[in-house]
This record gives sequence, structure tokens and C-alpha cells, in this order.
Amino acid sequence: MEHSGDSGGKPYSIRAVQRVCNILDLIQEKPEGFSLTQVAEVTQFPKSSAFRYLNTLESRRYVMRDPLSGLFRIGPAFLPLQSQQLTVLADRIRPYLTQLRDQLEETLNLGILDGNCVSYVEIVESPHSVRLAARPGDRDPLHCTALGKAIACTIDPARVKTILDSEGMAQRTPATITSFQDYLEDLVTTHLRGYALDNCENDVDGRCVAVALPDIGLPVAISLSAPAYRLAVDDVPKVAEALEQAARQLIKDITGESSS
Amino acid sequence: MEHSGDSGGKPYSIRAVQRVCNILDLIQEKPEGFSLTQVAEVTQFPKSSAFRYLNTLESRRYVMRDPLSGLFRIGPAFLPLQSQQLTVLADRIRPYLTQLRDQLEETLNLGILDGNCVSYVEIVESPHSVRLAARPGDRDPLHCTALGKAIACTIDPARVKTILDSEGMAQRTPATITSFQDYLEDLVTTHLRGYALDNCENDVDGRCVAVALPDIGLPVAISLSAPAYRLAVDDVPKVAEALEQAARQLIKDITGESSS
DNA sequence: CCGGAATGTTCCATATTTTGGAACTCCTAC
DNA sequence: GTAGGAGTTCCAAAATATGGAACATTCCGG
Repeated sequence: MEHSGDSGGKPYSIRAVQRVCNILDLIQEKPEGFSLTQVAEVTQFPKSSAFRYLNTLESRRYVMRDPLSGLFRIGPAFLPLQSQQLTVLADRIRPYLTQLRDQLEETLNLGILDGNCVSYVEIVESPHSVRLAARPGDRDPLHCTALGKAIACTIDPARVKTILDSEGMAQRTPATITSFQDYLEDLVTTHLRGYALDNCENDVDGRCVAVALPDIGLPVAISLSAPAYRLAVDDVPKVAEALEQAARQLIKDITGESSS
Repeated sequence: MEHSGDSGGKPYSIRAVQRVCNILDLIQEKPEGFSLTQVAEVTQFPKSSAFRYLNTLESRRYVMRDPLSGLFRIGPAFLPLQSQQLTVLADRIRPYLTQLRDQLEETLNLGILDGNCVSYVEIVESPHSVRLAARPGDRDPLHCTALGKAIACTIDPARVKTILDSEGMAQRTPATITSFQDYLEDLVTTHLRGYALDNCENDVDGRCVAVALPDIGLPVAISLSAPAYRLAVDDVPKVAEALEQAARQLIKDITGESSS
């Protein structure tokens, strides 16, 4: 029985398990992911073997396929950033998201700061066939998403600056905020108003409202996303109020105390 | 070819990979871990199969064996709590820890807040054969460790309370702080003084000095741990100064700006 | 201390599964 | 249209994973 890499003297090593670990080690090295051919090359597995491993890991969510690039990257099963804690949190927040979805008939999201981006942890989709919906494990930038802005209000401004310096503030739509100064001003507004708005800044046809969940101990926020034609700017305050109400209630339920 | 659980209609599923995923799913459910027999029971694998899988995963650090309880639990390869970011951070901090180890000839640690505990990310061990050293992936409570105290100074006091209420403040040694009020007072001292001290509170024969790394964006701290007989209380300020100096330098290096 | 139960570790013949190469499909660029 | 590259499918047989049983170790109770 031969196994690649160091088994650390451990007997009874299973080669297929080692191969899984090789792939999991690799997939963590690059957030944007790898093509099948790259995985095969780096791991030195035959392409068909690599394909089967990746497909199996994908079916179990340890690996996911980026819908745009087709690259294989870290999946949601690997994403619980604080493991237990995030899983428990998502489970407890899901009923609220479901209720909001039923009430407002749009897509609800739970997002977390993950490195320099927002990562979608939980998504409860709109009943409409035309909907604005990310997928679990998707990541979006901080500067042009409502989730990003809501979370940015809860973290150190110096940290926000570091992130944006590092990631850039790419123009995704004509409405995208691309200067740090403008972004800071938006954050002030966001903070005073109590909710964050992505007004066709991330997706030219999309609008999104988000509120942070302070006191939870993790940089998380919930949001409602909708096609812009169904969520007029005039409707935003009403939606925000529903989100804020749900946020207050769920924080209370989770922490056993009320948010100040 | 039969595979357990939902393959989601994915063809070319590899049974051994599914089994790895079953174990990884299970191991994430309980921080304190599982015995071999429990893993075998829950997964319904024959004991010898479960044993081989766990051993292989252990050799690759996705699973680790708790040295005290012998239970199998999540390993460091699963621990990079912010994945990329923590790996990069540890790589950049290691040379500093190594230099401090060479200078002070004791064990240096990098720890992070992980759920309700401190988790050891990086350890550079003392050259002495008698040393106080945790192992990567080990977890310790917040209330009786210098790392825990240093990190507690950087997070919301309400969060600290929640953690301690949940985890308790178990007496580990006669010197352990077991009341929240006393702990808060220690944190005030820690904050004013600039460093945290575990004065035989976690280990009756151990002393530990820690400083937080503010502005990094993660709840992390570095510490020096030593047998108490080699680290007298009078030596603590000198050690703390070396740690603080290194902390200032590495924060500057990592963030590209100086800590305020 | 002894015995029994429980947990962990080792071994082995063979059944099962994984394997890797080749063929095929699809897509893109020239 | 053609070529090349990435992804997908297939299959015979080589390789490995398998599971049960035996063995070793530890723990607990009488």
C-alpha cells in the first residue's frame, strides 16, 4: 500500500482518503478556484480520477463549481467559518428568513464577512421565477452590496479601508461606488438610517436591503434582494423596517437579551 | 456502485470519498469529539474501517486525537477559521515567533478566538526538553489563559460575558479566576498594562504572557509560555516588552501601517 | 487483585471498488 | 472548417478497500 505525502508513520492509511485530503488541501489555496485540468496537474492524478473526486466532493458540498467560471472551489461544507457556531446560527436564523420570504415574497440572505468578501451562508429564495438570488458559498465584494455595507458598519473603519485597498472597488454597474470617501459617507448614512441599500450597485437590475446583526459575535447581516422592477426605492423603508424588526427579534432570541 | 446519502444525481461517485465526507460531517457536529466506537456506530462503518479512515484523516490533520480524552475531533486543517486569511497570517507571524523563541528560549504561540475558546494556530517550541507547550489545534478556555485574556480585551465585554456564562469558569488550579467580576478587573489591568498574564491559573506549574494583535481583523494574540520555575514574576515585564515590540513590528508589517 | 466489558489496534483473503487510459463531447479561437 | 483544450463517459483489470475476527489495552467494579 503506497500513499502520497507524509503519513507521519501512521499505519493503515487509505489511499483514497489521502487523495481526498490532497484535493481539499489544494482547493483551500485559492479562493477563486481551479479548473479540472489544473487540479489534475497539481495533484498528479489522472484527469478522470480528479473528475470523479471533485464530483463526489461537490455532491457533498465540500467543493463547489463556480457558476460563471466553472472553476472548482471551496464549498459550503467547508465554509462554516466558526464551524459549530455558524451552523447553529444559520439554523436558528432560517425560520426568520423563511417568514420574511413568505411575508415579502422576495429572496432573503444571511451573509458573513469571510476574508475580504461577503460570503452567502443561507439563502431562502423568492417564489417568483424571476428572482435575484445568489447561492450558498457565493462571495461578493464589500463595496457594492447591501450585506457588505451593513457588515462594514459593524467593523473597524481601518479594517474596512484595508479590505477595500486590497480588493479594490471595481465598477460593476454605473451606480457602483468606487471611491473610499463616497463609501464612508454611505456607511454614515447606513448607520444613521439603520439599514444598508444596494441601489443597482452590484447588479444593474437588482436592489438589495440589508441590516446587520450586532451582538451576535460574528460579522453577519441579513438582506432581502429583488429585481429592481419589483423593489422600488419608495418600498425600501417598509422592507427595511421588516428586516429590522426580524433582526431585533432574532438577536433577542439568540442572545437572550435585547439589542441596545 | 452504491453510495450512502444523496449524491444529488451525480454520477461517478466514489464510495470511499463519500465515507470521508460522512466522517467529516460527523466530526463537525461536536467540538469535544467522538470515540472510535461512536464514530463507527453513527456512520455504520465497521470499526476497523472507521479506524483506518480516522487514522488517515488524522495523519493529514483534518481530524485530531484529543490527548486527554482520546476522542477524535476536528483537526487544524479544518481550523483555518477564515481559511486563506489565517493561513497567510500564520505564515507571516511564524518568523517573529521563531525569533522570539531564539531570543527568549521559551515556547511561543499564536492563538485565535474560536467559538468560545482559544485555539492554538501556531506553536514554536522551546529548545528546552522541559517545556510548556500546547499543540496546534488544542483549545483552551478564555478565563484562565493569557491568550484568552489578551483576546478578551479586544472583543465586546458583552460577548466575553456570554462566552463565560456558556463555558463556565472552571477552577483549573488554586490560582484560577472563577468569578466574572474578578476576571473583568484582570482585563482592566491587562488593558492598562498592555499585556496579559496567566500566573499559574491554567497550569499549576506554568506561567504565560500574551499580547493581542489589534488591527489585524481577527481576534488573535501571541504568547510565551514557560514552566513557572523558569519564568519568575519579576521576569514578566521584560518578556512582555519583547512580545509587545514584536507585536508592534508585525502589525506594521502586515497592515502596512502603525498601530494606534 | 482479578475478571469482564469496552475501546482501540492488527491482520488477511478476497470481494469490491477504484483505476487510468482512451474515446467521446463540447466549446472557443483562429 | 479545423485544431486544441477542457470536461465527461466508459470499461477491463489492477489495485485497494473491505469487514470480520483475533488480539491488545484500558477501565471499572466486585
